[in-house]
Amino acid sequence: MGARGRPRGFDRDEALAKAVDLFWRHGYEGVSIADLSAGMGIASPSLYAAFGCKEQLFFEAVERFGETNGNRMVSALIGANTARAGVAAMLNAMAECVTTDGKPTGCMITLAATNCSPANDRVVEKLCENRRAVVDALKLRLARAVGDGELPGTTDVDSLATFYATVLNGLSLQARDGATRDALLATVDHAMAAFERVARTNGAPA
Amino acid sequence: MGARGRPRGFDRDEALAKAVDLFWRHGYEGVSIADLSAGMGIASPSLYAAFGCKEQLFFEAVERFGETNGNRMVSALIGANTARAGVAAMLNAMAECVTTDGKPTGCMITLAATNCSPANDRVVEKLCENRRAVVDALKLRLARAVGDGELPGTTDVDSLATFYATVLNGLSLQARDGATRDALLATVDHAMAAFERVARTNGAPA
DNA sequence: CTTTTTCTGTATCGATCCCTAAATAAACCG
DNA sequence: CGGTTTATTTAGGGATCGATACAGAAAAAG
Repeated sequence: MGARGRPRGFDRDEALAKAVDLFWRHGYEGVSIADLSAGMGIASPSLYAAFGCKEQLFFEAVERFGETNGNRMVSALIGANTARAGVAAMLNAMAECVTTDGKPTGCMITLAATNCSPANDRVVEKLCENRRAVVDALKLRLARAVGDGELPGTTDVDSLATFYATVLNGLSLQARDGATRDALLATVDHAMAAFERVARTNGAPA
Repeated sequence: MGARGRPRGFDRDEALAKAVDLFWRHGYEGVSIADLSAGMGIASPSLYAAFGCKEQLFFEAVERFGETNGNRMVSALIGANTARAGVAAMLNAMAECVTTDGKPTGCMITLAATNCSPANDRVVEKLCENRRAVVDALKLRLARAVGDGELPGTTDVDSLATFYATVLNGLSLQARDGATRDALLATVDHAMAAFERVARTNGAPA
């Protein structure tokens, strides 16, 4: 029942981590199998034997990215005591993630498949699902805030969630354009004005 | 001095317009010469004779996109009587542009080269310059608002400009993910809360 | 007319794309 | 040891990439 046949000559986890870095840095279509083969340190037949095809490798890379980076945003959102603190923590976590030295700038989920040939629309759709999950988490948390009285009952939860998704994803574009971490953190602070204005609209406690 | 030799058998402007549509819809690397040739209705030698190479055609397409779409945003920003109205008009113009039936969703300047292979970094840089010009226009307008007394003298013009650039570009990502025009217009309204909060910080008139 | 110039259509070019067949190497089991 | 299983190496296949060579066609110039 133990490992049969010739053992794998490379560390699958390390190879996947390198693939994440490449896809994150250059996007799905910006990375070729030759790039992956060179970066992961394995020949293409080993790559295909271990990961299937380019698309499957990318899907695994997306999952790994979530475990090591992406999920932190939603965790920050859910982990805070108030929706306001949660949203701020999520945005700040993203601002820091996309401007961390040694990591590619920008978020892989946001940027890795924004412009693709129609042949790869499954890849586009996969990332879109991931982003939709973030929006859903935002809506859920904001709706709870309405129930808790943190936000007034008249709050348009959907539009507020869309606004924060816009900022969340926009941070990646600004990071790619060279925005510094401080500039993005200040951007997040500006974004929180919307929350405060909504909270103030009717008879909601501060 | 008149037209010598065999006359061109297609309308250069119409062909360029079709190229704009393709690059806009699928991005620089998402469109092949074969796609362009088919879409523009001309064989590839005619394409190369008229436009140079793929990169030069893209640059012309970017310029045309600005004339027919992109410049409207900055015009809206500059044309208004107040900075607040200008920023709102710019964001609203973008929200409408990226959700117009018959046009590709999202802004070409924002999305057409977000993930590229390193071989095409000149294309990436070109679009980045265009986006920087928008941020500069924002900073200029906000600085004037400080001079006019519309915003307090303590205003951090750069961070406020970065915030609105974040929203402006983020709108394209949301549009790609299926956000409706109404959702984006509501998003713009939320974004204006930041302006109002800054205007209210110190002794500035409403 | 002939010559010159420019564009068009066919038929590619070499490079690169993603992927795989075939032979070899390294582990297991008996 | 031989036999089985799995991974690696080498080499390359079919398709597509961006870009062109070449010959023919359509205009102006002489």
